[in-house]
Amino acid sequence: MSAGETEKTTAAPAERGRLDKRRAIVEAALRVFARVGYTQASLDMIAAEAGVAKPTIYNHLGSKENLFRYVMTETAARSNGKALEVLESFPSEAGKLRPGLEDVAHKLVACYCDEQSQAVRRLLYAEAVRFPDLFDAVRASGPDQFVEALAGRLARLANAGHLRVEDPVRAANQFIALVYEELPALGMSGTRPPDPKQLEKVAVAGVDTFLRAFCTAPVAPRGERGNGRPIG
Amino acid sequence: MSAGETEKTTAAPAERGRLDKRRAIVEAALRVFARVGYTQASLDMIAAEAGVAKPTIYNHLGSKENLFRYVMTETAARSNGKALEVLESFPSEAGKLRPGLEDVAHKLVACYCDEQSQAVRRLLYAEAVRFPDLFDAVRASGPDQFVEALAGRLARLANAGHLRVEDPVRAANQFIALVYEELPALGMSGTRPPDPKQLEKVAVAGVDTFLRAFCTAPVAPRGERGNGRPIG
Amino acid sequence: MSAGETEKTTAAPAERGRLDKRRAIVEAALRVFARVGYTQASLDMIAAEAGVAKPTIYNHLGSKENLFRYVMTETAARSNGKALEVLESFPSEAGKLRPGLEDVAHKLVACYCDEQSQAVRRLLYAEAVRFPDLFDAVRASGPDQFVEALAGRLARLANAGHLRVEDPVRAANQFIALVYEELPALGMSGTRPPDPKQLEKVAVAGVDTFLRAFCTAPVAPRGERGNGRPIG
Amino acid sequence: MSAGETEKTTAAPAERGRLDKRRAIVEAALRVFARVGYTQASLDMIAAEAGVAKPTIYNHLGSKENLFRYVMTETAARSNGKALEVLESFPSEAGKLRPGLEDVAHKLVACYCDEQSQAVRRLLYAEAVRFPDLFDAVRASGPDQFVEALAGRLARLANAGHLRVEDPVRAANQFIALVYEELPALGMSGTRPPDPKQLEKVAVAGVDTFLRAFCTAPVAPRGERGNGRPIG
DNA sequence: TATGAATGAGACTTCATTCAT
DNA sequence: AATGAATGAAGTCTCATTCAT
Repeated sequence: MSAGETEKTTAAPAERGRLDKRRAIVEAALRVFARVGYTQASLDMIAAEAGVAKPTIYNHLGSKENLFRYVMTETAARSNGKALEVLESFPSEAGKLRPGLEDVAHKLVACYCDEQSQAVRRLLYAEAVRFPDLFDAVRASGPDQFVEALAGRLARLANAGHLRVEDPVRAANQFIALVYEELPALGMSGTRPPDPKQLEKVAVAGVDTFLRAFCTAPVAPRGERGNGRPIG
Repeated sequence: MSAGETEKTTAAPAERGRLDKRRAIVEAALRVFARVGYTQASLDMIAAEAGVAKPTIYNHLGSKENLFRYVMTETAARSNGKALEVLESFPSEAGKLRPGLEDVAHKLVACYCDEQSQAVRRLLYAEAVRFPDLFDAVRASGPDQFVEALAGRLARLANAGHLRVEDPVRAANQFIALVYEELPALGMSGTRPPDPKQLEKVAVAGVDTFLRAFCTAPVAPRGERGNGRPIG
Repeated sequence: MSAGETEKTTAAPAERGRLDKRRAIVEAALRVFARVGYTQASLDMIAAEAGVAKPTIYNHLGSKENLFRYVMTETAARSNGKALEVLESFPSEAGKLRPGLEDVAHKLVACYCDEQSQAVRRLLYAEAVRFPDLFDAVRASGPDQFVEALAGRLARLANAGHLRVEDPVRAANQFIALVYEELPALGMSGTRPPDPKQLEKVAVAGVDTFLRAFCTAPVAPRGERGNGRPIG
Repeated sequence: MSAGETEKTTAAPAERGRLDKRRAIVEAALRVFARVGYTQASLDMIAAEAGVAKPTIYNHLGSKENLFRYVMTETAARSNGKALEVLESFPSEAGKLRPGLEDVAHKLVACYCDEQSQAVRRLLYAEAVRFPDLFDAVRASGPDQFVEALAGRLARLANAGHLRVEDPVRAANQFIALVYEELPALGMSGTRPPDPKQLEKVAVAGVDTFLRAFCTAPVAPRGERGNGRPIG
């Protein structure tokens, strides 16, 4: 997993080279798929980008379809891991509720906007008709897990009396919806990276609305948000 | 020879035939594109589905790309019109705020789940890399307009003192985000139609959260929602 | 044949219109064929250039192949007529032998370089494989007749003792060869019109060589050619 | 792997096979192009004639247009080389002027009538509109070079006092024109091979006229040509 | 007669995949 | 294990030609 190593490590050099080729293929494939889409991506492009011969791809990954599946699931898993790490910032004390949630929202948006994450999401939707099982599988191992984890955190806060949450899963989904809000509109096209300042505003506003709706303590009026007031 | 007539006149059968073919082509194209995607859709399929010869498609629409553009924009415009009609149900009196918004949310979700609407949205995202201009154009003439219209309605309610809305456009986006919530997860894959009951629940919960966050009057606790309480 | 007339002539207007269309088609076809060649020329182009509908071409000319044959033979006949007229300048007196031949050569080159003539010749060679009979027919009714006529003139001069010509047909062919010389190289590509000055030089030089070879009287050295010397 | 070897080595059979295929494609293409012309020639025909699959042509030559360009220039270069070899027969002594020139003329006509040479010339003219650059390139590297070489030989003879040549390039062009004379008429159609006897006569007569015009020594009358007279 | 519309056939080109080295 | 070469299948698009008005 630690990249950046040169050849002489524990593994036999031959095996090293083999693994390197495989990694080069997968990374090149993700780039090419992201750039031009599944159907438009030809194995010639991928082979060229990876610096290998076309049959080598078949030797390692079997077929174009299998290569796509592998690239998608592997990349999605990586993205998923990063998203789950975000929850480590989740606030446990009532006093840091708002800044904690804003931190989570901020990092979440950053995850969402990560180039690879965007690419996988776009490809997944794009090819949902051709690979419905892949769509479901990635969904189940990615966002669904995250929603569950987030719901757990919210439930804990509710139990502690800090939030008024009836259905934690629904609340988790709403939190995500509010935080992401119009992200698709801002940058889903995939070519343009979204404007970080707007993203920040959207995230903060999403947290604000969420707290207004769910916080048990009174929430400061909008204009005075973020100035260290004790509640929200 | 006399052009400029609308459909329900004594137009010559010939002209009827021409229009019929064109309509058949466009409708068949939408179906096929929705079914297998842009690249996978061949003009052979579309021609067969429309019951015309392949060159006839070129006579009418010029090229595959142009056909796609035409189908997308036309269908999106139709969907957009329906969405705007939904706003006619928007509540103007404080007393009907919650049922009115729920009505809007319900109809909105129905629009969103309309088969053609789903298909266009999916295709748009799927081909955002190949047709970025189309993505933007449809977005501008569709969702963006709707957000503006909704923001106007919310601003009016805020002026009347019924809602506490600082940024109407942001609030409109949040309303939509809350109401749609996890719709993509539920049915975006396009093959499976989403479960109407779940949709209804999501919409109602979304309205509830929205009112909690923005309503000036106190909002009843979640469990007692929908029982005719005067406010929210 | 006299063009440039307006509608009201002896023929019925209807018939006039019909003939006009036919003429328009044929002229447009020649232009289009000359511009892009036989295979590359589509009936759509020709119809557009002629300002008629495609089926009208079929009504008048039957098929693309027939249209081509008709255009070629008609245009070749016109070119041929012009070439034969050139021989009227042919010198009959010994005293005007050189200027007369130069005049003929000059006009001949002009004929050869006529846009339509070039086009027909090029198209004929280009499609010689597809239309060998057309190639032969045009050749027989055009150049062959001209060679015969020129051979007759040369024979007359020979009989009068002004030229030493054994085989008049061969001499005629050589005269033509010398006068045209490198015309193909200069402008046969068809796109570029040949440089008139060079053509003039080639023609004069060709006549000079011809006279050196065939004239019974001594011929002035090259440098003093064209200055009114009595012979050649 | 070691490239840069010529054919007759211990090259691996694989490499042999590759070169063989390429050669087969090019040769088949020339045959097919010559038979039916550029546009009418389909890659299916060429592939069948070469005994390879259609994509193999693309692997080697890239496109139909490129294949055509390659075939034309390669074949033209070969023809050009043969023509230049002809000049080795060019006479340097005055005593062998006529038989030497007749020899050159004879070989030149043979070159000109070579099947491949005819085909290239015909195709070049036929597609001059579509490939004007190809027309010019072949012309520049072929006939133009030959004219220059011939002009040089003539100039040498002129310097030695055997010919009266003012403009060697023009004289060279005239020599060629006289020798080829009506070759186009005789066989340019490409289907029929020209009659060798007629060709021989034309060539000899062309040389005769050339010598009459340019030889410094008196030239024997036509009827006695070819009987070993010392001059001309 | 003239035309808008429609079509069957066929061309060029690309691609995922396999074979032999 | 890796590759250069080859291929069968399929797709977009064009065109000459005909039908019905």
